[in-house]
Amino acid sequence: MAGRDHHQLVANNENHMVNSAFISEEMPSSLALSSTITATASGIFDMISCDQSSGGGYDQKGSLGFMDLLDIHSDFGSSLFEWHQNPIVPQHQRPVLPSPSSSNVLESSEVLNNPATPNSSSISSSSNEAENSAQGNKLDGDREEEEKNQDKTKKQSLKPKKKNQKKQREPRFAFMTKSEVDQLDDGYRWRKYGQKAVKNSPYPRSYYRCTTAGCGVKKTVERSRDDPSVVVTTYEGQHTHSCPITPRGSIGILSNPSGFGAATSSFVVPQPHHQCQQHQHAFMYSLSPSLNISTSAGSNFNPAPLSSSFLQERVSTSSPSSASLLSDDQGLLQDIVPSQMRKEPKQE
DNA sequence: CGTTTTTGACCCGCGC
DNA sequence: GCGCGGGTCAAAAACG
Repeated sequence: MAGRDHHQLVANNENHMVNSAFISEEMPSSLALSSTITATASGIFDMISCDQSSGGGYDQKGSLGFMDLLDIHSDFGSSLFEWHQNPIVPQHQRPVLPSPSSSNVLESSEVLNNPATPNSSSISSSSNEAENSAQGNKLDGDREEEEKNQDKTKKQSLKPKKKNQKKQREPRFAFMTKSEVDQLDDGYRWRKYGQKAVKNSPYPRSYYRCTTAGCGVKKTVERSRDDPSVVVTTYEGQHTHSCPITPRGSIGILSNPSGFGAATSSFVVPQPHHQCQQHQHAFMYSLSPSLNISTSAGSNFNPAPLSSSFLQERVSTSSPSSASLLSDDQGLLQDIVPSQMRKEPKQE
C-alpha cells in the first residue's frame, strides 16, 4: 500500500461525465423527499472547476486530503443553500474547493436504527440527527465513552442491553470513490476490526475504527458490486481529535474539534493531511482531464435535508430512482467515471 | 515486542 | 420464534 492508493473522486456533472453519488443511509426515504437543488449541482461543479483551474486551495497546501475534500463536501451540505442561491460564485474566488464532492457521497444516518418513517424521516431524522450532532460535540467525549461502555457491557455481559434503548448510532455519511485500494487515506489512523461478506456482493465489507484513544469513529469500506473499481466508504461518528497526522485546517472550512460533525456548519471532516497529498493527486487528475468530481454533501450531521436533496438530485440525474441509491448503489456507480487512481500508502 | 490484520463466533435488529 | 444479514469481539497470526 504504500504509496499508492489511487483514489479518484468521481463526480458527476451534467456537462461532464462525472457522476457522483451520495448515499445516505440516514435518510433513505428522505432522499426522495427533499426538495431539489439543481442549481447546486452546477454551482458545485463550478467550484470544482474553478479550483482546478485556478489551482485553488488545493494547491496551496499542496495537499488536500481526502477528508479535506470531504470537508468541502460537508461544506456543501451546509452551504448548499447558499450555493444554490448563488450558484455562481466566481470560482476563482472561492477558496473552498469542491471536494469530495466528487466522490459519491452517501449520506446516511441511522437509518438502520431509525427506521424512519417515510415522511418524517427526513425531518425527524434530521432533527434527531441535529440533536445528536448538537449534542454530539458536547457529548463527544462522554458519549463516546458511554457508547464504549455500552458496547463493552453489551459484549461482556451480553445482555445488559435494554431492548428499548436502541443503541444510537452516530451520523454517518458515505461516499464513493474510484480507487484501487479499499482504504482511503484520510489522515486518520484506522484499525480494522472486522470484515464481513456482504449479501449480494462478491466483495466483503471491512470495518475500521479510529485508533485514537477516545475516538469512536468508525468506517466501513466495501467495493461496489457493480463496479469493482469503486469503493464505498462510510464514516460513522465524529472524531474527537484532530487529524493525527497533520492537524491543519483544511481549506477553508475548519472543523471543530470533533471533526466532522459540526452540526451546524458543515460537517467538517477532520483534516487529513498527509494522505491528502496523495489524494490530491488523484483528485487533481480527475479534475483536469475529465473533471470528475461530484459531490454530494450530506450530512446527517446537519441539515441534512439539503444534502440529501442534493444528493438525490445528483443521483437522480444518473439514475431514475435516487431512493434506490441508498440501498442499491447501482445508480451511483453507474455515474462514476474512471479516472486515475492512486495508491496511497496505507494510512493505517 | 507492540501494533495491526485476519477470521470465526457471537450478538442484535428486523422481517417473515 | 426463526432465520437472515449486519456489526462487533477477540484470539491468533502477521507484520514492522
